[in-house]
Amino acid sequence: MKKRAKAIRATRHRIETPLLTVDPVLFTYHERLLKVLLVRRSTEPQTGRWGLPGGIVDIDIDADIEATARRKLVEKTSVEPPYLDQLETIGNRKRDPRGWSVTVCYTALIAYQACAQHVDTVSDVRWVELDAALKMKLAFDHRKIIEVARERLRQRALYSISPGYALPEDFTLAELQHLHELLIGKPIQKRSFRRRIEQADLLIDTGKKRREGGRPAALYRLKPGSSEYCFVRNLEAS
Amino acid sequence: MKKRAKAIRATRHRIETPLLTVDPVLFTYHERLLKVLLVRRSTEPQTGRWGLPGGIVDIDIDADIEATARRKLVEKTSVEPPYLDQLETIGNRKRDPRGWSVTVCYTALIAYQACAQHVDTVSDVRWVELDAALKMKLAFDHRKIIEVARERLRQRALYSISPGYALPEDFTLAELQHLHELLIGKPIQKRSFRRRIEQADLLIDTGKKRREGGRPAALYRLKPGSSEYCFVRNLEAS
DNA sequence: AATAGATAGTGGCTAATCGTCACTATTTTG
DNA sequence: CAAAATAGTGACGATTAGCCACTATCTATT
Repeated sequence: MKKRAKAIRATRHRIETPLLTVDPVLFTYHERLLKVLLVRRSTEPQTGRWGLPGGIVDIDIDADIEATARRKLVEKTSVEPPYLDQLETIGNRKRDPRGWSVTVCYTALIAYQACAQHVDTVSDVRWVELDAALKMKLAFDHRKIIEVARERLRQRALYSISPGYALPEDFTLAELQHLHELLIGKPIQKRSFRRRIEQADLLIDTGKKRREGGRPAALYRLKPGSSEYCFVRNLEAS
Repeated sequence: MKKRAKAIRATRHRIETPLLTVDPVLFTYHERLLKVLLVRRSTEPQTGRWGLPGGIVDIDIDADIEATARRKLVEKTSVEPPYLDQLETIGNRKRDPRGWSVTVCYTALIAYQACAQHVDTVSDVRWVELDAALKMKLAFDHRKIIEVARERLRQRALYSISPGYALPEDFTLAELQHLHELLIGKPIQKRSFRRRIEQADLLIDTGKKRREGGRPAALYRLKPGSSEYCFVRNLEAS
């Protein structure tokens, strides 16, 4: 039995397989803006150019592909994101000058504060406002990947509250709504937004309030598993 | 990691990369049943066991991963499916006895008639009723993949008409509805179903009719791009 | 040809939920 | 104390799904 397994493994080496990487698109919400985490490349190819905080799948270290994504995000931010979702896999001959390569892309969300301290201390990792990032000349096909991630997140904003993972643990409904408005690209009726969230019972009222210029706003927290919830009816698309 | 290991990894050709395959889950609708295409494995490992019509990405032949999926489907059915959608990518150390391996999975839909002739002539390719397939002992993690594909298709049935690509080019509304009912797992109100399709203007009335025991039913055809359409409100989930 | 059976397709009501916007509530600031 | 600012609610119309009975058009049988 063991002999056969070894023989199988031996044949496996003859097949030429492409380079395998992961590329997480980590979003956050800070100062009323959507931001994406970019990293300056320190290795060939495309050294010096900014790109996604991805890297090569290491089959000695990583138990599965998602583990690579988590590992890379921890390397750059020092914390694991509470939301990580597979986006798409791109593999072709042209995307990398080294030849045929494959990248498994993820969408990730995290609170700005959760990793601000670490990100602020290093110069090769930066939060970039989303629209600015999309105008930059990024490494490989990373701009395209960010566009797809953004579109996916826009869809989610229409029928779920998973974007909430880009907020701090405690947040106000106004903050959550503004984040959704940024994603959808147009204003949402306050009444519609609050009704659907109340009816779906997805948030915990922490009892705390936040003061900021007017009447204090109630602070909420996401219920575990609330990101899986789908509203039966979508908000109006833009 | 040691310095030497790092140095080795820096050069593209020495990085150990996992085996890369695709696994399309091809569905069809025939005799009022959902069916999935299975093939009997003729090579190691797991020779003789039934599994998905997938295969290894050949970086000399295939321009991208989707091309591999199309190539494999054409090999087994002799035709290209009109609907092919990336599902998920699974990669870990345990799913293949040969070691770390990665598979990029697709959901595909095709009319039964489009490939029946070819499939009928070979003994190692077969349409299997979906629930029966899920009870079989399949190769690798293929049962799990089929389950995920089925769930994705169920979701699509709630808010789109993309399942229609599993039907022949001309079909009746009753057929389309029954297919959706199979996917959702419960009956749909005829009125609700027809209204939403009429309002979204997704079908072309061919003018033809089909006679079958009662009043003849109008035959429709999918408009190009109709699979992208999302209804703002979902049908009731089961 | 009249009628029963079968399947296709529609009318019209109720219920749920979003869009809209004006209204009230609670805080800070001058 | 009034004004400004922000949070939160009430109420009505519009859309669309659920429901189910009704009509329409075919075949088969007598």
